[in-house]
Amino acid sequence: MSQENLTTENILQRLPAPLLDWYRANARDLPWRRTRDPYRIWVSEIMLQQTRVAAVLGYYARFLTAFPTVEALAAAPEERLMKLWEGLGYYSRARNLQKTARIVAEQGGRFPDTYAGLLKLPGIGDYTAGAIASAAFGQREAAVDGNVLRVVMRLTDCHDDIADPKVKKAVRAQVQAVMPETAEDIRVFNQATMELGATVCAPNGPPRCLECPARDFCLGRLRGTAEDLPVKGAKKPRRVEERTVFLLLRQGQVALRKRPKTGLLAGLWEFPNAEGTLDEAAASAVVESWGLTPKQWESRLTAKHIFTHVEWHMTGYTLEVAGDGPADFVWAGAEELGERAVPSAFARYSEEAKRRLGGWKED
DNA sequence: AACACGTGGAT
DNA sequence: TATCCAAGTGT
Repeated sequence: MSQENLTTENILQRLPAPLLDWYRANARDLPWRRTRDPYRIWVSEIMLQQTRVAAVLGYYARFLTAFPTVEALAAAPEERLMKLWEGLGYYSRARNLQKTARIVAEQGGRFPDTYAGLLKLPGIGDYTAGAIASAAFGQREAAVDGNVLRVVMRLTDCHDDIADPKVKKAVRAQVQAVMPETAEDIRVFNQATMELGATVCAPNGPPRCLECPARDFCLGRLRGTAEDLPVKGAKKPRRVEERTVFLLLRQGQVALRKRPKTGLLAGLWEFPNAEGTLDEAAASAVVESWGLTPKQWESRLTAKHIFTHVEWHMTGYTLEVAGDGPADFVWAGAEELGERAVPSAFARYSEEAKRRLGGWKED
């Protein structure tokens, strides 16, 4: 077929046959591909949202050991749930996971087996509903994630902005139209399209077109545009926030407090901190405003943490204090600190706190 | 529609 | 060091 005769429709129509063959020979062996249990597939899909496979694997195994069933997850204490999610990011995923677990447990532990039914559940959007409906139930539903978007835009040499919801919707319709018909081929097709995007038609750098089962009819490759696709709108610059973090030590304990229920790192534990980069005098005033008496200033520790949309520049003070502080302060020993979910943003301070508490002995 | 929402690996 | 951005969803 000449390049001029390749249209979006017939390019995508040519995809399934070679893609399925390629996948059957080249698929990675991933734990969630070894099951059709909707619970296990669902947990994997939530963890994989905006998160790399390599980062998920360990969390996935630990999570399923802790919560082998949807009922166990529904009944989990918040602290245990968040501790298991600690470091994985996007923590509302874990809270929505439990909300959905409770809904499903109320229905006798049965997940909805349709795209529309799944879509109603908290944390399950367009992509995830399609992924679960197909992988767990063999339903003929497209699952269009970032991988699929990239594959389709390159195959069809389409320069539309993939951040535009209209473009995503159109791609979903195009993919839906060429999906195979049997349950087994449907499962493989969705997995295979994502696998191709993750391993061959990959982001960051040139695609490995020589290994691609679609190389003969990929318009992006034939026209040399593949590496520049997909087109994505410019992202907003991050704002910078200055914080002063306090490692308040008191007889083998360190002060922690719970973050607000909404917003960044909602409901996770943090070391008390204040806005701004404070010098020792200003920091001392903050400590006293908490009703604490600074006894000995020990060290200063700076750290930077970059989130997607904000950047924290932190200055930390470690100090021995006397007093209890505000009512929402919790004084944690080494063991208790290890049981609380403290986000990676505070990693340098968590490490320092563990060092200080680890060697501490009563008397 | 546009923005909030984490983290860490790759380049 | 800087930038990208990943198996997206909720508001």
